Amino acid sequence: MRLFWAKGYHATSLKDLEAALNMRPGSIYAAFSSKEALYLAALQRYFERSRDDLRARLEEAPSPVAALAGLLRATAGVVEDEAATAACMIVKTLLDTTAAEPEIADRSRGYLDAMRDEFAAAFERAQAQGEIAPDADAMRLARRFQSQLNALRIEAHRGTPRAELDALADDMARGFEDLRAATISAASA
Amino acid sequence: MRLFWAKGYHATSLKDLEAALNMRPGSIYAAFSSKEALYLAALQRYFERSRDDLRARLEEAPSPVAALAGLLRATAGVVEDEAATAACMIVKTLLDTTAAEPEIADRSRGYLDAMRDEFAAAFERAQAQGEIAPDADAMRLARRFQSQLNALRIEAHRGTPRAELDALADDMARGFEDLRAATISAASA
DNA sequence: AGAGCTATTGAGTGATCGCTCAAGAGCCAT
DNA sequence: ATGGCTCTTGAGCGATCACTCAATAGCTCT
Repeated sequence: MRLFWAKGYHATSLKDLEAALNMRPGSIYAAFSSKEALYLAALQRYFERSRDDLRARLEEAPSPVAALAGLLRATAGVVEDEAATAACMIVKTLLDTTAAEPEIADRSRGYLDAMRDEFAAAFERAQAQGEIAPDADAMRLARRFQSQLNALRIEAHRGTPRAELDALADDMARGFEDLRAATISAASA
Repeated sequence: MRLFWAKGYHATSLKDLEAALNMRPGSIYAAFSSKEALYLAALQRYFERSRDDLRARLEEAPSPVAALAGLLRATAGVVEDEAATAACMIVKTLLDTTAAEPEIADRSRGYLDAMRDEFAAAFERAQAQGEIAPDADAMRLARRFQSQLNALRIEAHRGTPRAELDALADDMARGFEDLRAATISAASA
């Protein structure tokens, strides 16, 4: 997963995979049936981990918006030793996939949609418990949140220094925390 | 350029380039000296067009912030027949480039930096002419703007429907137009 | 027309691609 | 120990990769 994540589908050869998995080609093809299937398995694992990490954050944080804002700020903090795995693997996959691999592209879109739905559900919970205004469009907020998160991680991949990354994450996080403030001020008005 | 943009560096073969350029391998290697050099030439052309388009918008628009907000909204409107060229070629390049092609990665970063500096200069002009608060950090605003623009274009690449894309662009554009409102309200306060 | 030059051609280079499969290793029950 | 089963091995498959170069075509001079 990490190898595919770092190098991408096309740039990763079976030689690379043999070394990373410590398996010979025959074993690889016995366990998985093709390079594409192996990639799809890696992508699925990546998605499940991302989703589970998000859910864990939502459970532990005091509120949905706090969890999401925290995720943005934490993402800036993950200055990986390998910057190649700073960007989201699903986004990398989507941008790298052409018409030659429609299955991979479709799955990528599906995973992104699933993550967006998780975000949307979180915003709906924030509305239900009065953290943000009830008349907002949760799906629209989710799309905005996901876009910002993807952009932040691309910025990290690019090599933007930690301080600037923190500032950017803070700008983004505030954008969502302000929804809370707006609700409060509207309620108190 | 369009072929590399759509398919990416690794997935584009010389066969593809021969067809797209209507040139035989010998001619391609006489004109450019390698696939990598050809890619770099395409990337440079892409950058120059992007930069020139931005400058034209900044000249024509009534103000810097109006130009930048307009760029975001216009980007949502570019629902290409080919969604493969919706995302920024430089971003795609950066995410697709590995340690095997350091020259391409370096150039990508350089172009992104150059675009960010253009954005920063625009925000500085907005400050100079009183459109936004003079104490803001223009470079920080530029980084935020560039991140949002990249994210919006990825969203377009992903296939998000036009209406949702417009809503997202509007959210983003407002984020910058609000800098103006804050200045005005502060001035009028 | 013909010499001199540049630009183009496309068959072919070795290397590497994703992938296969006959042969052998490892393991367990008898 | 031996037969039977699963799993692993790695040489090697055809295809394709980026790339080369001797031969040719096309052009501009006199």
